[in-house]
Amino acid sequence: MTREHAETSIGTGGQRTIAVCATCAIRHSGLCGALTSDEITDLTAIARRKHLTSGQKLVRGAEDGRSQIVGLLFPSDFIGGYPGLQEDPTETQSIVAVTDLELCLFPRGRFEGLVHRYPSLESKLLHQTRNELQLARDWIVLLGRKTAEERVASFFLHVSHKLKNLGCAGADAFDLPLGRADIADYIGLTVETVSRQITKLRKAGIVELQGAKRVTFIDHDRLRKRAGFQP
Amino acid sequence: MTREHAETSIGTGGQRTIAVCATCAIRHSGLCGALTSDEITDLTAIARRKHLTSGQKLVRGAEDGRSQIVGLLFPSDFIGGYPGLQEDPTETQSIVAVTDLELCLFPRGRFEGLVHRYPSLESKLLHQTRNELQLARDWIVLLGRKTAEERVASFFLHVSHKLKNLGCAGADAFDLPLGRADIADYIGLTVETVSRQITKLRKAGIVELQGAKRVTFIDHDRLRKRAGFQP
DNA sequence: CGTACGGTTGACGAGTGTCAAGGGTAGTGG
DNA sequence: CCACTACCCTTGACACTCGTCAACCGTACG
Repeated sequence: MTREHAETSIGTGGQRTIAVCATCAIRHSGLCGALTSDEITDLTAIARRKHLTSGQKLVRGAEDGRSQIVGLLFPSDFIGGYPGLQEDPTETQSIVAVTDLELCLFPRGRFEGLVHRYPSLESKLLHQTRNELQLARDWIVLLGRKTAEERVASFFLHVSHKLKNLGCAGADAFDLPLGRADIADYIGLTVETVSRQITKLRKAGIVELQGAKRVTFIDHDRLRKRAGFQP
Repeated sequence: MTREHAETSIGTGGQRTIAVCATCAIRHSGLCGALTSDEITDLTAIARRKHLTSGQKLVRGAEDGRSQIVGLLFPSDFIGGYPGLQEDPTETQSIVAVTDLELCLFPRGRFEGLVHRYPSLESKLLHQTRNELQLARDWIVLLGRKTAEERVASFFLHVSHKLKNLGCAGADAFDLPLGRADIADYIGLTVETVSRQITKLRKAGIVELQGAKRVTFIDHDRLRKRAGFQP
């Protein structure tokens, strides 16, 4: 799972590691939130932490340079839910950090053992994977049927919603975690079209921007309307 | 799970049901394939069978009439893997049969109990859900970055591959399970564009068509090239 | 034979990608 | 503190793909 602004980069000993988890910002979110303290103890015993600079995205590349971001990872998200990443090295899928973060790594074999030992962990994983599938299907609708303006509006709402849930930002003002190029890759457009649509939303008085990244929602209702049907 | 051409529409008694499963065409595929005969016995005890006419598709509708198929269900696929379907009645997601089929239904509560009792069942479910997530992400790339021609070519290859795996058809000649309108919904295009692209592939000597549904691959290599990058 | 339905084809236009130039801003070095 | 630079974002002009609208064709069915 991922978390931002961790207080310690790597915990080496058992006790130390538990302390790290206990104070982790996302101790009560995602997979970790569903665990008892016994389970957390065992989980942290096999965890390794890795610091990455600058964010998280999940990319699928094409040989010819086209790329498509198939998901964003927010704090507390579980990368193992992204099949193929560790299992198949030939997979044309990659993770790129776009903001500073702390990553908790679990050796596959030992993690599987833990899952075997705590069936509730497996339930939770299944649940989380299903949620991701749901999100992926929402995205399929977005990419298959939405216009450029609807995609940008949907993207704004999506990011705002995610950040709000994490308590990282208010619902109506937040920083975009991605540059224009990455947004374009995520919603299946070009940088230029993304930029034009943002300008359009701005000129319509629906959102305001301070700099390129800071977004403030002015008219939430009209933004939702411009996002087209809700998934 | 779904299966085609079932020999009996509904099994009512324990023994009878087991007999149905034992001879089921997909006894050794999908979820069923991973089960021991004890597990199958318990599973079939809670199964209810339902006959549907004409195929399977999974649609996500928009209020304004736009619709997007987010997945196809082939025999042995497990619908429970599609979250929200049973849990949330407000879900704008639906299943539509496009060919005759036999559906095995499991009451949610009792199925959960069984999952609880056989952790291997949960593993298998998790595994299957991950595969679906993988497929959904492939589709995201298709919808986000592929041209109309690449989408149609990819669709042909996808269907051919699925049918071959099920032993339902040879790799190079098969019937499209969907009409043009459904294909269009699936790959995010209009009927007209789908039709034009198929014509183009035909005139280029890459595929042949007998009627609107029967497809024969003539030049597999060029078809793959026209499908763009492989996911 | 007539009708209905799905598929094909054509003409046209809107929306988006492409290419190119211009503007802002942050970081660097004088 | 101010230039200079580099990078990202924005804007404009144009081309092209794909969607829209409409007509036509073939097949199945009454």
